[in-house]
Amino acid sequence: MSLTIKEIAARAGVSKSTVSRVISGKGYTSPEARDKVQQIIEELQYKPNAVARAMVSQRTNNIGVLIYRRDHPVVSHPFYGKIVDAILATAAGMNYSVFVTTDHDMSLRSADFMMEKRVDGLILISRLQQNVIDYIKNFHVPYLMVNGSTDDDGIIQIVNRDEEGGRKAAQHLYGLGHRRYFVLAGPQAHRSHFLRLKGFRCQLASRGIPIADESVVYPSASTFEEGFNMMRRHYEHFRAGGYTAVFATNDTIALGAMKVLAERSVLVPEQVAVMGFDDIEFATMLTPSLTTIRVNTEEMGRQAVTMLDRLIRQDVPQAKLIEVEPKLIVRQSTATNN
Amino acid sequence: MSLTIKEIAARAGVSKSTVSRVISGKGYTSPEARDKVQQIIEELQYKPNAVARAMVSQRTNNIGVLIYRRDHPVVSHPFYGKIVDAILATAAGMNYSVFVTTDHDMSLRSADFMMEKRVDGLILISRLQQNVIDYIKNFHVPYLMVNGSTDDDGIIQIVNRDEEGGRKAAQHLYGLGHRRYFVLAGPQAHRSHFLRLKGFRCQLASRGIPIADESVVYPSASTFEEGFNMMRRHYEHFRAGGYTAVFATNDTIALGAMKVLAERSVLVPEQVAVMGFDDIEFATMLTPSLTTIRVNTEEMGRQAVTMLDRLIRQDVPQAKLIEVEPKLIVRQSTATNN
DNA sequence: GTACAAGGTGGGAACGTTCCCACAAAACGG
DNA sequence: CCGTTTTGTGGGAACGTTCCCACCTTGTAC
Repeated sequence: MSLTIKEIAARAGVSKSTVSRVISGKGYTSPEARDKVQQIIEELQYKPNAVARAMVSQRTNNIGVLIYRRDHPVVSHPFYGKIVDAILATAAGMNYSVFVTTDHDMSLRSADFMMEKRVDGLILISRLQQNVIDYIKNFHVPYLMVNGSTDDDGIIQIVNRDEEGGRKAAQHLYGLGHRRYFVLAGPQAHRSHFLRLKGFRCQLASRGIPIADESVVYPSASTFEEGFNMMRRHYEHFRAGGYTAVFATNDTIALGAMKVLAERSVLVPEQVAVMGFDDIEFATMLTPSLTTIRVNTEEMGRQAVTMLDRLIRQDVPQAKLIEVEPKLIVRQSTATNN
Repeated sequence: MSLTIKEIAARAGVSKSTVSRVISGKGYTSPEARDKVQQIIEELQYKPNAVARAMVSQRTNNIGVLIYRRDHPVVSHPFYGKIVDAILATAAGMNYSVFVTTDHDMSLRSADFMMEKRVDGLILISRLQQNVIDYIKNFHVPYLMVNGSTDDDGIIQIVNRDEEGGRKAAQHLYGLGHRRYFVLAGPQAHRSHFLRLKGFRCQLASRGIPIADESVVYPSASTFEEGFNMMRRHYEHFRAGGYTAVFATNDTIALGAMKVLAERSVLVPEQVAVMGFDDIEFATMLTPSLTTIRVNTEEMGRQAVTMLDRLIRQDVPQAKLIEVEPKLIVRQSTATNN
């Protein structure tokens, strides 16, 4: 069917072993044989069959990215999509191809698939159910988790310093003179939302401003709709509370809240300052643009692939936890004068 | 290393042929042998090796998605990401795994990779350079193009009815009573931007309202920044023109324009109505939310995989062009009363 | 009782590589 | 000039499947 090493060998008048040596550059080959073979390969556009290679080397040079999300399509997700992009870019540079799979029904189907395809390693994104993790553990594939959430230590994780980010957000608002804070905190079962809230609270507490429980509401999902709904539901309470700043544990929730404020003609930032977290692309597009804590998704993706590659190559003892530093991005939604 | 059919055979006291028959369900097997083998497979969590299977069947059950974009990370792209999501979902349902690759430098690297991995088929997204297409043609892999732009007929394409969409946009604005239209038209080398503008113009022309050349500006890329810059640059001209409606050939450009309007305190929709095209997720989130023409990305992704599968299975004579219907989505940016 | 189909099984080639090994010729050191 | 290294080559096993084929046992029809 498709061109093989044997065919190349025949045309060059050498054995397949010689062709193999030329391609891999290992072992002895005479310059003449080398040139001849290379010329024919070029001429016929021969591409080595990675399947056959994988067969003998027991390495596919493929990695799998597994994302489970119930509430959102995944690749186009404004935050997770960025991580996937970074993974793709890094992986390509390291000669890995990437299988991307999403599962909405929390089944083991995708994981199964990846095992059958004999990926060299697996990157798990977001909160995987423990049963999926346990399942994956059963096989011998290296894997790690990005922006995950699990009690299972022993799993290598790449995370953002969320608590630190929460503190930065608090410090920024505090520095602008705000003293009454209203918080929309996404699902607390998820590590990042939990820590962002925690950091935010701690920082303010250390300034002598504890945040009362009544000042925090909990959207049940980290989505625009939930941010919108929760802000609407608590709007009267919010209005009455004399709050001058709103912090949401991610940008989409913040956007939902801002939509409600716009609806009620509350001026941002003049009457209320708003901050999000993540720095999704939309944050710059709306008016006022959103002040936020940028998660270094680029770095997270790069680290994920780099670490996974090490695991695959059985390199070095690994750090169990890799943390990347978030960064305050000041935009219009917390501007003071203009 | 990893569990093989041979091992299963040994444990079940049968030959590997029998195990193979049990797994595939083809050929004769006694109930006893079947039960025994199945039980052992279950017990040991044996997963057939897809690499070995591919070796003999000459089918990998993998497909590749190739996206070339110079100006934007790709998977997280608010529009293309949605297409990828739909592809992923459909492919999973048809037992295909999906390699996703992005190339920023227009090289042939990704294409090469996919060929080596022996994907069963290829989905090309957006405008591929002709040299990439020619290169791919050299191999025998089935492929098709989604939302592409090429003069090369003979390529199977899945596209949105962009001209129709342009007409729908025009009709909507016309119906609201607008008569002076300002247009931001993305790169005219790209089929979709070209047709959207064309449809918009034609529809209005048929109503006796030709759009003057001076009413159309051309962002050099279909991005927020370019929309923003072009609107800014032509703002005085725009103001002086008495325009009451703005149409942009995609949402991100429209968003850029709206940002400028917000900056100048021009009220949308009260003073100026704005329409975009695509219906990216963010269109609902900003205030005012954006009226747009929704592209059925879901359907495009599904069609792409379904068609590709047919090509792979050498099914039926194919339609060369599959068009999906866009839909007007009315939101706040063109609302009349409130 | 013979023939022949149906049910059930296992052996082995093939898929396209890599890599080990055997071998041969040339180069080189004493 | 002989042994040993260096350079170069090709054959063949192995990787884990599928699938063809040969074979063996029953059952059944005549």
